[in-house]
Amino acid sequence: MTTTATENPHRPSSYAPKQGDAPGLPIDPIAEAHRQWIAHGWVASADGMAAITSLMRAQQLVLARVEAVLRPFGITFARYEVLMLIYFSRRGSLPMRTIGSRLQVHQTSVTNAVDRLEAAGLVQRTAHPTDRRTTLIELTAAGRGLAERATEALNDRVFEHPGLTADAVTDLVGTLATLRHAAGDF
Amino acid sequence: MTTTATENPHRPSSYAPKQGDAPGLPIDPIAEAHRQWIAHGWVASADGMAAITSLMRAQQLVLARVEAVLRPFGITFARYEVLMLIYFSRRGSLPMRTIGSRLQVHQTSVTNAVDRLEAAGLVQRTAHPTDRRTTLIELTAAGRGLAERATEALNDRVFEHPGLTADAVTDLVGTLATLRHAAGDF
DNA sequence: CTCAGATGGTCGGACGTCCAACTAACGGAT
DNA sequence: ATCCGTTAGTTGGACGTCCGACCATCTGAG
Repeated sequence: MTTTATENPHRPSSYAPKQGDAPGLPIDPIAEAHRQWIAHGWVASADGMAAITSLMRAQQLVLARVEAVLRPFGITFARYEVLMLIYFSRRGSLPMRTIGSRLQVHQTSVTNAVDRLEAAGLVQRTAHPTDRRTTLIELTAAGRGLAERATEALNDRVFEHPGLTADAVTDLVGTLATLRHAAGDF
Repeated sequence: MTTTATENPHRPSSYAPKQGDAPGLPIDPIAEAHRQWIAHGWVASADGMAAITSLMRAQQLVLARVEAVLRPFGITFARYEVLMLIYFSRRGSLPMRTIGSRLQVHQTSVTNAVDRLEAAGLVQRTAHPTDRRTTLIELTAAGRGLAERATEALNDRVFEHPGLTADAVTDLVGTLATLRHAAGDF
């Protein structure tokens, strides 16, 4: 058929080795979008578009990798972050709203995560000694143990080999900190 | 833009936060987590942890900025990406499967997005001329117009001012491309 | 030609996120 | 002492993502 234009450039073959030259060389969809932006005269925004789109896609792929490691522990990355935040807290407990502001997520997301962590017996809601509005979250013994084992797994299988050189990692952290600061984080 | 140490990589602006006792305000939660990682002896994974956590948070903040611009148009970023993919296609239409693989999202996510776009009258499902399994998606006139207006808004209000220097943007795109490639994108 | 496996799409469910609206409690002002 | 604005947390709904399961169709082997 003559109707095979942009149709078929993708055949990643999940667990095939990615080194070596594929017959039809794969296209990076973001590089392609960047070309289109230029071609349409949107020159001033082409780089920014590429950066932001890259950020979205990279996050999605990295998150999938993290979730795969966490799955055997029965938690997600969102819940892992809550666990670690409490794990590191000086008093061993944190109010809901503090968790939300540290993680930069909506209060209702914290309620959701804590509901599931509590149902799994990993954290416990307790009363604030002086402010009856406030709910303090603390780890159970099971929660503390799981936090440590999950961290070990994540360190071994993701954080130690993020897929970048050490310099690139350091640069990335700095650049993203600038971006986060501009967007209102910390 | 290179940040050398692992301790205090960034002090970008002279913004003076109120140095008060309010819980968790002036400090960067990721820098704090990095400190904790070191303190617990997880030295080899501290930088990777910071990089990946930064990626998650930055994506979330940037996405919120993008969605805010898109909201008046009645679409989300996911649907915008679908629109633009078809907009740039040579024949003006793409199969569902191709959309999914280009955007690196699950088939069901494409079904979801196309359902909503079709309900809004922005795209149209049409039959593939030879393969009856395949559904082709094409833009309506309204969809094409909205894609152009939304792109103009995004270019003006986000992509032209991503919150980074031009050099940092270029660096970021390259670094994230490495990351994406390592994670199986393109 | 027939049939088994591969491929394209959809459906229902689980999860995390946000928003709007609500209840409960704190705290300052009158 | 009461009132009212603010704050902490929850509920219900919308949306995007993934997964498992399912049906329809295509393709290749016999």
